[in-house]
Amino acid sequence: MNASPSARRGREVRERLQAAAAELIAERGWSAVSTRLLADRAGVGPGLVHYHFPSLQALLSEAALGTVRALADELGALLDRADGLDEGLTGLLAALDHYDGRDTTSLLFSEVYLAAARDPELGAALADVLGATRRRIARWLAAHGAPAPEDTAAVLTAALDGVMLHRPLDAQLTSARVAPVLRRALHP
Amino acid sequence: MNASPSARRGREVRERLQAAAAELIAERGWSAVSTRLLADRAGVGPGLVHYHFPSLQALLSEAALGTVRALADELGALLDRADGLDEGLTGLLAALDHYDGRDTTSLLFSEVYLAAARDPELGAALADVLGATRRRIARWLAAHGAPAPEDTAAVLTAALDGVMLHRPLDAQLTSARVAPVLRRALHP
DNA sequence: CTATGGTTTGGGCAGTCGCCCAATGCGATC
DNA sequence: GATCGCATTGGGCGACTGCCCAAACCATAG
Repeated sequence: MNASPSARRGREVRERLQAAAAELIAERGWSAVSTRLLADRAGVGPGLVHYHFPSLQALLSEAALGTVRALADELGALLDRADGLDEGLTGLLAALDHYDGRDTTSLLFSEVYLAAARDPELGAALADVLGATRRRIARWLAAHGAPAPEDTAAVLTAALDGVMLHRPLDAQLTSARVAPVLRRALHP
Repeated sequence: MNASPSARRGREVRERLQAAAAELIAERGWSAVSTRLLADRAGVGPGLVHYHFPSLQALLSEAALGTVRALADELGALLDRADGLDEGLTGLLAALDHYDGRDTTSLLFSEVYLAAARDPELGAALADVLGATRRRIARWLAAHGAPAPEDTAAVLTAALDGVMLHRPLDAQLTSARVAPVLRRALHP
């Protein structure tokens, strides 16, 4: 049963492990996250990692995908609330201004792209999320008269990830400077 | 002297170690490159790594910076040879089509950005290279009448790195689809 | 011939790695 | 009370980690 006390505690530990994994991937880098470090951060014994997850890689992948899906949904919902092209773009970039490129979320995004380039299974899962997000953005672009919605959505998402990748090197790279440039790409 | 046989052999080994480092950073990821793996790939004894370099991190940083500088120079020179805005952009993207996002160069780029977000010294060095490249592109953009050259150059470089980050997940993300979108961002 | 100086080797140090497993804890069920 | 089943612990396995160093190698200088 889901309501069984021990089962629920188990689910909580699973979630704490995933949260710790997301933090540590960003802090140390994907391949520098160890089982003991992970268990320590989650406040559990080292053996629990391999009780709840078949392998360390599986835990990292699951945690990373969860974080990516959450932010993708959030940004997608943000677009649905926007009325015009420029308003949507501004909102999108303003949301990204909350991340400085050194935070858990930004670094985790870059890390999971890299890991996906080396792990086919993770790559397929991440491609699914990315594809869904791009289609969602493409529909929004098409509804507001942007040219070549599919390609524009693809380049827009890549550009946003690229900005987050560059931001730690240039703190000035904020939405105020980025928006006017991308705005031109969205208009015929 | 530089021409001393042993000194020259030493320089060759240094270069072989750097080449091996660039390969392995891309293959395994920055934090999964070990001294023994490195020495093996370079065909030398494990002790040589710490004879030629003060630390493993120093070797990785030096190797990565070398690769980044080389490609940045190459793309900069390519721009200088281009006549118009569109021709330059097309050439830039065509050059990137030679990389599929899973190759040594593309992956190393993403890895070094991530490493630079965690290592201030590497971050400063990489910011120098990135800054120089952006100024070079900005001058070229300004000479050809593009609006807001500085900001456009910043977004353009970020977008190109973002495309390389996404390419392993979507092999269709080639210059043919990217160029028309970015082209709009370069014109008033 | 014997230094000399830089280059190279291979093993050793203390510590960490992923993963495994017998033992234990503990609430639910009978 | 006993028994069951899932969650949890902590130690152990062999392999690997970054870094160090005594010793050997070898072309040149004296």
